Amino acid sequence: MSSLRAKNRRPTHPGAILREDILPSLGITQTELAERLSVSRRTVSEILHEHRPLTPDMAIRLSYLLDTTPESWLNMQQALDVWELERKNARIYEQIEKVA
Amino acid sequence: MSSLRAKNRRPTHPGAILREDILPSLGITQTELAERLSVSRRTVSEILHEHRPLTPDMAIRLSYLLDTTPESWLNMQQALDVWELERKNARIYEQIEKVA
DNA sequence: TGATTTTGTAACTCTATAGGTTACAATTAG
DNA sequence: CTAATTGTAACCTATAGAGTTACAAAATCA
Repeated sequence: MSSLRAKNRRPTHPGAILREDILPSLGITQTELAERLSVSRRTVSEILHEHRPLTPDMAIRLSYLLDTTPESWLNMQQALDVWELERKNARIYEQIEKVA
Repeated sequence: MSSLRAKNRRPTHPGAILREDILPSLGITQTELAERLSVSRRTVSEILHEHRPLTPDMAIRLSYLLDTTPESWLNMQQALDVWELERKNARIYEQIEKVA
């Protein structure tokens, strides 16, 4: 499994979808998006630039605004979290031996 | 979506699976599980008792030990996170109006 | 039953990080 | 050109995951 799992491509950050698809189609500014979600402008900006993870709280807020599921956002973030962690701690994880 | 999403049952904590299925079938102690995963005994104990979330790091460790996917663990935790947050911040989220 | 192992959890500490506010320069739009 | 928008630094706070040590309770087993 470990070997199959080792994907090469970094999973897409959910902020990219927000930046490239959602925001343009909504035709609103980041500032307005932040206001509608009741979060700071900075929080939106950092997620759009992939400088911060899209948290469960943000996923739920987006789900209310956009009529999506929180999971659709969180699954993307989760894939990214795993991808990054597996690389960062590869040495440690490799030491764990499978059990019967 | 919000209405359909409002599930009544609290999603199963991944620690319950570990406690009820995995550990018994492995026939090892918590202490030994902790050692094999290279985490503290306390970390294992708190997860088994559902006092702490199963983090991405733990999910990856388990995936190496048990030959599962990290996602299988994380999806359970994610469902729980969303369930709890939606309840805790219901008032706030309800204020967010859907966009066209 | 008596000794040993295992477990649950409190107390304390350390570290990381999400998120807010303010501010300001740079960029973009009207 | 002027106003709006954006990216980000600096600073601050709150929260939480995880380790270590310690100890009593519970379970195991010889």
